[in-house]
Amino acid sequence: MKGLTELLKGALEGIVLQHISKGETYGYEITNYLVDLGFEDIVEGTVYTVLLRLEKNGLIDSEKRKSEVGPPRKFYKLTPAGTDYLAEFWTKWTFLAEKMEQLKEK
Amino acid sequence: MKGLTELLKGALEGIVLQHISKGETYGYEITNYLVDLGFEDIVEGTVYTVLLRLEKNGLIDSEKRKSEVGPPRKFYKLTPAGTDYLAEFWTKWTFLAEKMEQLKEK
DNA sequence: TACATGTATATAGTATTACTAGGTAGTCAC
DNA sequence: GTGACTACCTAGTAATACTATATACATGTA
Repeated sequence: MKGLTELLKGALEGIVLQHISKGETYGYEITNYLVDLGFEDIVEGTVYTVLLRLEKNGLIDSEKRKSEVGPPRKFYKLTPAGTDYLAEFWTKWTFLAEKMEQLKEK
Repeated sequence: MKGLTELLKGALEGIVLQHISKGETYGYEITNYLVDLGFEDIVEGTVYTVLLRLEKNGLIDSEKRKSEVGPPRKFYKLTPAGTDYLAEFWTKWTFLAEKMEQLKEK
């Protein structure tokens, strides 16, 4: 789906953190994952800015590893702070989603 | 709930449009409504910027009416374009909310 | 060799949006 | 006439996702 840019603000970092929490992964894979999920507008540049910001904020750690099919990959995993942050994210998201559901039904 | 600023981007205009779609209303009332809903960080200035933007974009119309308890109120209602836009908004929101639910459960 | 394709990361600049922090003004109770 | 509540407005800021582009490794192929 297209035209989700504004709705993704704030949500995208939660999506990325959640995906990383399920297993170490890297930007290029995350981008493909998101596009496959249906977020058509998401391109590599968007994902890299999110990853660099999350790392700068101490929510994820990275480790560079060689690849046999291209340049080295930077694998990310959550830090303890990132795990806490992700839990808070879901609290906020759930709050918003429930309010939205109430509004939608009225 | 606090700290929802980023998640509200894109969602707030939908919330406001949905509320207006249920009956003509004005900024001050909308602000109180949102705070009562639990959006603690939302203040009048935020709502007015949303309303002025929506009107500028042709999604709502306004009509000034006298009040007996204060300054005149600007009552807003949806335009046909606003009604269409609101329907699109819910399509996008529902798409995102469903994806988020899938991610959350995994 | 040269070139295209796929893999992989990075970043400067832009647009959009919500929030901050004020200002103006009408009505009413004290 | 002062304060509280009602009601609207706006310039500036911060945060975020997107655009556009650059760099570079690996592989197949012309």
